[in-house]
Amino acid sequence: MRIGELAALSGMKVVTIRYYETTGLIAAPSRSRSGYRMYRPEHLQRLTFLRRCRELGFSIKEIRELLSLTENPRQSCASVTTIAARHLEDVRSKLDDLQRLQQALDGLVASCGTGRVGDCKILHALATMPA
Amino acid sequence: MRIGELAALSGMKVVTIRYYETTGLIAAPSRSRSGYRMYRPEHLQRLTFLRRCRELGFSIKEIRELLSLTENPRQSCASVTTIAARHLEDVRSKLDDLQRLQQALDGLVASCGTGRVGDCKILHALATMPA
DNA sequence: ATGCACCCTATAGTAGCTATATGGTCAAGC
DNA sequence: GCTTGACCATATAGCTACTATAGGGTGCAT
Repeated sequence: MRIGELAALSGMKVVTIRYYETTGLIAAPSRSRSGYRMYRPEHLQRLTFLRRCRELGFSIKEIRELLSLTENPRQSCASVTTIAARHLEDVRSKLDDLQRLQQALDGLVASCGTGRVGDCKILHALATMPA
Repeated sequence: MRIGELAALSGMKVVTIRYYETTGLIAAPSRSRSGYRMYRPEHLQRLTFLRRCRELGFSIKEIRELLSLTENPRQSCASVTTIAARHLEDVRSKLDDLQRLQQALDGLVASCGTGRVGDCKILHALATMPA
């Protein structure tokens, strides 16, 4: 199949697929006589894997690690769990940050609404809040 | 004060302060005879404002909007609230995403741990999960 | 006078794409 | 047979918000 179809099936953009090729995340496919990239089902599988990883927030670097682990299937699966668990920790920590942030913003947004900028509580809070 | 002291007091890095100057977020300060940037308390106030905004996740573009609103204090404060409320919505939505993500990762990490990569449930799940 | 912390500029790099410019390919319709 | 339009190609620059690197000057203490 051509790159457009692959993009539609995998849920990635055409440009992203080409970008992943230049960075080595997917292998360069064979080309048609006129130079079009021609893909096979394995490519779709690979891209689906990549899309899922990205949706779960794994970095390209982490994905590379996961991919290199899949290279030889007899390795222990513990390293996979390690990567996933570490990433989960990152996510939890970001979640905490965002929750605190949401509360702060909640307070901020509630504090004002109708005055003049000169005595806006939001701006005042932003200027004076401590670290 | 010099840039190092300003950095220490404001909680920003020296390079970031210079970067903010080149992008116009803060005014260029006067210089000492030898070319050192010399800052005054207003600069500290401005930087504190900037740091707070960044900590709350406002983009540089949003901060610019907020700053331009502070230019004339007689404007209605409603636009400030609009920006903050819109940002709060963004944060809430990211929070939702992360929560779903955390659950997915929880399941993933729980599903495996001791096998070989060849039959790792995490990798399998990543390869086959639907959109 | 020498060491050290601090300051300066300019330039390139980071992640993960996205956008722009310019041009070739291919099937359908007239 | 020719055009139209969707699709494909490459190369290059741009995005956010910084960070890193290279190469050099300043100011104070020992």
